[in-house]
Amino acid sequence: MSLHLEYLNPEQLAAVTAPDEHALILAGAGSGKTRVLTTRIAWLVKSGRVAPSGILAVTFTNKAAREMLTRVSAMLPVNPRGLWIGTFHGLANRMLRMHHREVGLPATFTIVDSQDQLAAIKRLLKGMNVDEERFPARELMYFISGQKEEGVRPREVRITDEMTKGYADLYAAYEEQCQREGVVDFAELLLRCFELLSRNEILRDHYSQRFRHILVDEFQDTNRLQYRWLKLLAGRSSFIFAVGDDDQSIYRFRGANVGNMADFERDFNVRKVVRLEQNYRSHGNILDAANALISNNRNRLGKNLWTSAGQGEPLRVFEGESDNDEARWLVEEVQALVRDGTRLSHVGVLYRSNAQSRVLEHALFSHAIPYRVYGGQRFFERAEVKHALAYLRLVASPDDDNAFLRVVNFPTRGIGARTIEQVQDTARQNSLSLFKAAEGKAVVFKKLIEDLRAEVQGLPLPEVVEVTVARSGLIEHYKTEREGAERIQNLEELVNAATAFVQEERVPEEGEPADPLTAFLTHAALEAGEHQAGDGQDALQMMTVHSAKGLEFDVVFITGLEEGLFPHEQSITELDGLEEERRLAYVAITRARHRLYLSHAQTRMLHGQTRYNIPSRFLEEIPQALMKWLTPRFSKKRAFEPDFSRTKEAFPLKRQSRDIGGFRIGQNVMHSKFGPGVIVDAEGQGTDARVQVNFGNQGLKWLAVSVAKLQAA
DNA sequence: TACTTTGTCCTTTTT
DNA sequence: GGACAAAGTA
Repeated sequence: MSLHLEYLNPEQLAAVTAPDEHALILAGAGSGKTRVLTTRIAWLVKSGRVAPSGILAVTFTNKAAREMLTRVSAMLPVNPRGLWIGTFHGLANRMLRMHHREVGLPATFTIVDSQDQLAAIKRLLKGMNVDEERFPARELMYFISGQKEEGVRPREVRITDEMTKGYADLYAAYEEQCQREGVVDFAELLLRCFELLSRNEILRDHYSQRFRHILVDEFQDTNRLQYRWLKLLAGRSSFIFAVGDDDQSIYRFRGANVGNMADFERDFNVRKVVRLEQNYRSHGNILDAANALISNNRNRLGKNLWTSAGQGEPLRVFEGESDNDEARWLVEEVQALVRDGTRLSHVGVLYRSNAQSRVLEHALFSHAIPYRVYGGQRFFERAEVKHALAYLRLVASPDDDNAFLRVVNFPTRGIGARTIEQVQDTARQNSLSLFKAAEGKAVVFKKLIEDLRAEVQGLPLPEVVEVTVARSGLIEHYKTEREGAERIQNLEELVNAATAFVQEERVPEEGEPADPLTAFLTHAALEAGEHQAGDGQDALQMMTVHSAKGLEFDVVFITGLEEGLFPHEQSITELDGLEEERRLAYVAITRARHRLYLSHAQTRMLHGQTRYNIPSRFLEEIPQALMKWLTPRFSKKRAFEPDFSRTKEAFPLKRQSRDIGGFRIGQNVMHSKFGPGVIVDAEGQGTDARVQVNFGNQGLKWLAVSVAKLQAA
C-alpha cells in the first residue's frame, strides 16, 4: 500500500504534504481534487501526524463521502470506521444522536426530507387558518430554511415589515410543531448541532481537541451556517484543509456562499493557498473555451486551467430550426459516434432544465438508442415507498403526525376529511398527537397500527419491514391500479433494502442509534438512494448541468444554448444571477474530455407555447477560432416567422428592450447607498423614467433615474 | 366519501 | 406539457 506521491505534480504534492496549518486549495475542474484530498488523509495518518480518529472529512453528497472512504481505505490499513468521513448532515446527525439529551431531542427523533417539510408547513398553515395567498407554503419553507442556514432562530429574525413579521411568527409556530412531533428537518440538523457546540464548551473542546485535521470538499458550496460550524469545530487547535473552486459554485439558490472562500482566507489567516491548475481531463480547445467564457465573470479568485494534452478538435456547434430538429440532429450524431466505436456510456447529454429532456428522450426512444436519465425520482422519494415508510414511522413513533396524515386514509378506508379535521381539532385543543387524539375516531386505523406495533415487536428489521408492508394494504391497493406493478416491485425492493442495510451497516458506528428501525429510517431520509433500474447497461447519460458536476465524459453535448433558457431568464433579474449561469456553463464545458458539441434551436416548446429564442450570449463569449459551425453561424434566415400573438412576454424581446434613461433590464448598476444591484423592470420615459432594481439583501426598489444617480457597473 | 374535472404555476438540487 | 390543488359531481 503506497501513496504514490511520485505521481503527483508539484502543486498537488504541496497540497498533500502541506504543514500543520490552515490551507486553501483552489482546485480547478479535472485537476485531481479528490486524489489530493484522499492522499492528504492517508499521508497525515501514515506520517504519524494524526491518528485516524483525529480526522474529520466533510463532503456534500453521500456519493462523494463513499468514494472518499473507499479510496482512503485502499491506501490505509486501518478500519475506515474510525475515520469520521461523511456529509455535513450525516455528521451532524451523528453528533445529535450521541448528545440528543443535551439538545432536547428524543433518542428516536425522525429526520424529514423537504417533501415532508413542505407537507408539515402546509398542515401548519391550514391549522392556523393562514391565508395561503399571503403566505405561500413554499415561500415559507424557503424563508425558514434560509433563516436556519444563517443560524437565525425565530426571535432573532430581522423584522423589517409586516411580511417578515408574519413569516417570523410562522417560523416560530413551525418550530414548536417540529419539537412537539420530534422531527428535525435538514437545516435543523446543522443548526442544532451548531448550537450544541457553541453552548457546550466542554463538548466543543472535546471535539476540537479530537479532530486535529478537518478536511472540506467542495468548499465553494458551503453556506454560512456550515462555515460557522466548521469554525467552531476547528477551535484554536485544529487545521482546516479546504478544497474548492469558486468558478464551480452553482448552488447559490440553496444557500451556498462563494464568499466563504475569501472569508476563510481572511478569518483563518491562511498563508497556504495552493492552485491546482493543471487539467488532466480535457483537450486544449475545450479548456480554452472554458477559460475564455469564465473570464467574463468579475468576482473570481483567479485561476487558469492548462493541459499538456494537445489542442484536440474544435468545438462543434449546431443550430436547429426547432427543439425537435435539435433532437433529430443529436440522434444522428450519437449514431455516428457509436459507428465510430464510442461507447454510449461515455457520452453525456446536458441541459439546463429537466423539462428539456422530454423531446430528446422521445427522439432517442424512437431510434432505439438506450439512455439513462439522472436525477428525478429517487428510490426513497417514490410515493409508494414514502407511504410504506410512513407506516414504519408510526411503528417507531406513533406521534409522528406527518406520517399519520400521509397514510391514515391510504389506502382508502373510509376515514374522510371531516373525521380528520375533528381529530386535528381535538389534537390542537389538548396538545396531543393525532394518534392520541384519534380516540374513538379512525378506529380501524388506530387498531391497525397498534396491532402492527405489537406484532413486529422484537422482530429483526427486514421482517419488521416485510410485515408492515404486508399489513398496510398497500400491495392490494396497487394491484387494482393500472401501473401498480412497478410500485409493488418497489415495495418488495424496500424489504431488500432493509435486508441489505442490516447486513452492510453491521458494526454500529459511533453515534448510530441502537434501534435498527430508527437507524433505517434515518438512512432513508439522509440518503434518498441513487437506486435505478437498468444500471450497468451501456446507455447514453442524460442529466442537468447541475447533476453533471463532478462527472466527466469523452463526448459531451450541451443542448439548448439559448437566451432565456441558458442563461435562464429568471437569473437575469437576480443579483449576480448571470455570473452563476456562466459558472454553470463553465461546469458544463469542463465535463468534456475530447469532444464537445454545443447546440441551440430557433424555436422551442416551453410551457405549452412556442418560444422564439436567440442564441445564448455564452456562444458569443467563446472565441470563434475554437469552434466549427455545423450549420451557418447564427443563420439570419429563420425557418419560421415568429408568431408573437401566442408568445406572452417573450424573454428575448424583453432583453433587447428599449433604453430607459441609458439603462436596460438586466443591467448591473451601483447605488451609493444600496450597493450593487440589477435592473429588473422599468417604466416611463425621459425625466419620468423609473427603474426597479434588485439589491439582493437590501431588497427590491423603484428608483427615479433622474434622482437616484445610478452608475452602470 | 371518493373520484373527476378544471385552473394555476412553472429553474437548478442535496441533505 | 404536466404536476398539483381546489372545486365539482356521483
